[in-house]
Amino acid sequence: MIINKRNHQERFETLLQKLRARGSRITSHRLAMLDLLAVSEGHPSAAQIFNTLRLQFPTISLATVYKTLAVLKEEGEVLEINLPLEARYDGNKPYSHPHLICTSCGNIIDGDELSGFSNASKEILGHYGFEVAQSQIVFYGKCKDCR
Amino acid sequence: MIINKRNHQERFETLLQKLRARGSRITSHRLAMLDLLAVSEGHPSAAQIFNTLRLQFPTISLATVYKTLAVLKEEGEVLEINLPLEARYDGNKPYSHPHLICTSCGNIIDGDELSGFSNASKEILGHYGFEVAQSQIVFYGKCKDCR
DNA sequence: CTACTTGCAAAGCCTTTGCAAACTA
DNA sequence: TAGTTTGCAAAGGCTTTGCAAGTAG
Repeated sequence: MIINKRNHQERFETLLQKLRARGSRITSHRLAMLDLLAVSEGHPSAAQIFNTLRLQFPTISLATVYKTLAVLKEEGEVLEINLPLEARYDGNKPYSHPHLICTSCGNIIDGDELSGFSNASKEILGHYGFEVAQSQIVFYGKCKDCR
Repeated sequence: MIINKRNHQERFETLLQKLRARGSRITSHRLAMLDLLAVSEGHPSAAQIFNTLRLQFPTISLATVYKTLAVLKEEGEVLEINLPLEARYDGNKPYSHPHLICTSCGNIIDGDELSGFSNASKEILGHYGFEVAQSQIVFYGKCKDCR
C-alpha cells in the first residue's frame, strides 16, 4: 500500500473525531485501523487490513475489522467498492469516484481527475428522472506500467 | 421481470447460435434459460433465474444455472454486474453500460442513453495511460416512480 | 460501573467444484 | 458410443452474528 504523508495526520484526526462524536469507544485496535485507513491509498481489502494490523496486534480478529468498517461506512467515512471476489475499502476519499483496476497487476487507481462524470447526476436526473445518491464506477483494463 | 417481445426471438437465436458454434450441447434446460435471458430486461440474479426455471423444470439445480452463466459469460453474451449482496446478469446487452439501481424498489434501469461515458475510455487513456477493456458503472438512488 | 468492543467460533450467503448418472449429437 | 451436461452434495470464500470476556469512559 502506498503511503500519503501529506494529509495523513489530518485525515486521521477527522476519522477519530467522527468516532468520538458518535460516542464510540477509542481502542488501540481502532486507533491503528484509523491510522492504516488514513495512510493507505491502495484500496485495501478487509483481509489486507487484518493482516497488516495483525503484525502489531497478534490477537486481533477479522470480525473486529469488519465491525469497525461497518461503523465507518455508517458514518460515511469509508467507501466500499464491490468487486467480483472481494470488497475493497477507501478510507481517504469516502465519496463516490471512478476507479481504474488493472487486470494485470491488480492495482486500483483513483480516477477522480476525470471530467465527464461531474455532470452525470444532472444528466441522469434529466434523462431518466432518477436521483443519484451514490455511484460505483469501475474501469477494468491495463495500467500504464503493464501495457 | 419486464418482457421485451420485439427483439426477443432475434436475441434468442443469437445466443443459441453462440452455443452451437462453441460445440456446446443444446439441452432443454439451456433452451429455457436462453429464452429467459433473451426475454428478461430486469437484470435477474442467479437465484431468480433458478426460481423461474424451476417452475418448468422442478429438478433443475442452481449449479446448472451458474454453469450455463459461466459459459455465456465466457462467450461474452452475458454481462455480470457485481452488487454488494449478489451478482446480476444481463443477457440482452452483454456490453458494458451504466446501470441505475433504485434503492427503494430495487429496480435496475439501463442507463445506456447517457452521453459523457462514450469518451471516458479515451480520456482515461490520455489522463492515466490506462487502457480500458471493460467497465462497471452503477448509480444508486431513487427512480422516477419512487421519488 | 455500565455499556461498548473484542475474539472466537459458528453460521450465512453466494458461488464453485467433484462425481456418478443422464443425455445430446 | 463418446463426451458434455446434469443434479446433488459438499466445499470455498467473504462477511456477519452470538456470546462471554475484556475494556474505555
